[in-house]
Amino acid sequence: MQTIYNTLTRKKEMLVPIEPGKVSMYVCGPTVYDFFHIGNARTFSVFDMIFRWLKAIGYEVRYARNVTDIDDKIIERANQNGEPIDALTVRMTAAMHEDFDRLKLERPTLEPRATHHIQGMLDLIKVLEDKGIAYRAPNGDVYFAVRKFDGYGKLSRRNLDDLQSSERVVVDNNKRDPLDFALWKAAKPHEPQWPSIFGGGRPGWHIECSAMCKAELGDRIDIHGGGWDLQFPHHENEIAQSEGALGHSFVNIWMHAAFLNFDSEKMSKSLGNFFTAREVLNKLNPVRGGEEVRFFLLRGHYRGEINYTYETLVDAANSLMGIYRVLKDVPPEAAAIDWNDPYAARFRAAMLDDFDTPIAFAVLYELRDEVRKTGSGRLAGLLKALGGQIGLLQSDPAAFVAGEAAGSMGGDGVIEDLINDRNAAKKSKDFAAADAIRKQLDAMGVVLEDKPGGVTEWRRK
RNA sequence: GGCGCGGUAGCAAAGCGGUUAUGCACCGGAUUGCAAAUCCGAGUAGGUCGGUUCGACUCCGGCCCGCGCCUCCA
Repeated sequence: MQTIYNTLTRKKEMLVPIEPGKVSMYVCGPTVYDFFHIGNARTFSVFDMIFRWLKAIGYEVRYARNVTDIDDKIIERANQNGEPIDALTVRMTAAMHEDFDRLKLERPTLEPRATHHIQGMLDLIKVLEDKGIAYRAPNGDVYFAVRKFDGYGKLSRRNLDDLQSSERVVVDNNKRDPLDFALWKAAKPHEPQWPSIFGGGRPGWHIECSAMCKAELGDRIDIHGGGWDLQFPHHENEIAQSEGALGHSFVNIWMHAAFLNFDSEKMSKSLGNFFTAREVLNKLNPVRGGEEVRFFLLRGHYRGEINYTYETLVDAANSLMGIYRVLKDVPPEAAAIDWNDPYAARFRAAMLDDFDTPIAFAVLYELRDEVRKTGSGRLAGLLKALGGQIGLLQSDPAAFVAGEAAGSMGGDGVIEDLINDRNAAKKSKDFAAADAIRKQLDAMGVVLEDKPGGVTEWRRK
């Protein structure tokens, strides 16, 4: 039985799907105004791992990850760029898919776009207004009245009076309470707008997720996820909106992925201390980079912070390389996983315990040693298959180790020519010449490995 | 100020009241013309002060340090 830590109750709980055998999961996706950074990549990699694992243990998973394509930041950026909003969001959504593909993220089952769900948002707002939980303000905005919703603050454990006293709260005469938040923002010049019974305008950020979640997955879902920083106010507001309108709880388990830090500080756009995912990827070997980053992002537990540095990334890359080396030397046999196998059983137990990837990875390493020791194709197959349960180890091992796409091995033949020259020099015991060639290859980023039988293999550093 | 998270060996990272976590790096040895890869082996832990206990890295409390949310943020 799968257990999951629920942020709302702060306990590990059994996953008991609302519909037996089926799991619905909603994750707040990116706002497409710019490339996403490596910290964003962590959250999406974590939920991709969860998506795959839940499928691996037999659930039919409906995974919705939205695209926020209308928001203050998008409007601001489009104006800065002097480009239409649609052009910006289409461009950045395409870039997002490219980067997700490189990071080996599976496409979610559903990928709703906010602008395609405006009516659903308006319907929700109307229900809230009818119930007296939302109100129209003098400036044309529609606000959510936080004092009218009993459970406000239950996710992030805050109470309205503490929040009220925070110095960051700004008084706004349009709001009945300073903590009320916008559901619908009245139209302004140079901003996109949709007609509605509340007047022309656009949705607030929070209502977007409430509406998309309801439209795509229904009135009650099993898992709702996102980054740690979304707990307040975004998810708190989402709870208030959805539960306020529906009259019942709508999420069984709330999950939050911890931050990825840089220099021990949260990586964020506003701090400016970020690396975009593609920037990191572009620095790595094209054959290996995507999985190296994924491996790096998943080797720590999803609820613990991880620190991104070049060193920690290389560390992870080395570990991954060790596994691929074995898979190259011992061809994996394809077979269904025998979950009674001790390695498989331990891997599974770790994953079932709140997705404990550090333990699962440790099992993979031990299996790696076993495969190398025994040369067992069956165990190599198990190693590859277990990795595959969470989206790892599916590349061609020879290509991965060489750092060169299968088929283009050797490129223009220069490397092979040099290796042949070196082997000739070795044969005539001219070791100085042989070493000079190896040094030359090293400078080209190519490392040699002399195998038994006079065979020399090479790989990119 | 309110709420919350964390401090484990050089670095990374888990479980666990008593038995080697694990990985990377490093060191010694084997192998190699020399390397690389591989194999064998060694070492380095649990912020701090107390408490509970036969026994604590693991439970409880104080202190110190780091981080996050409280405004948009994965």
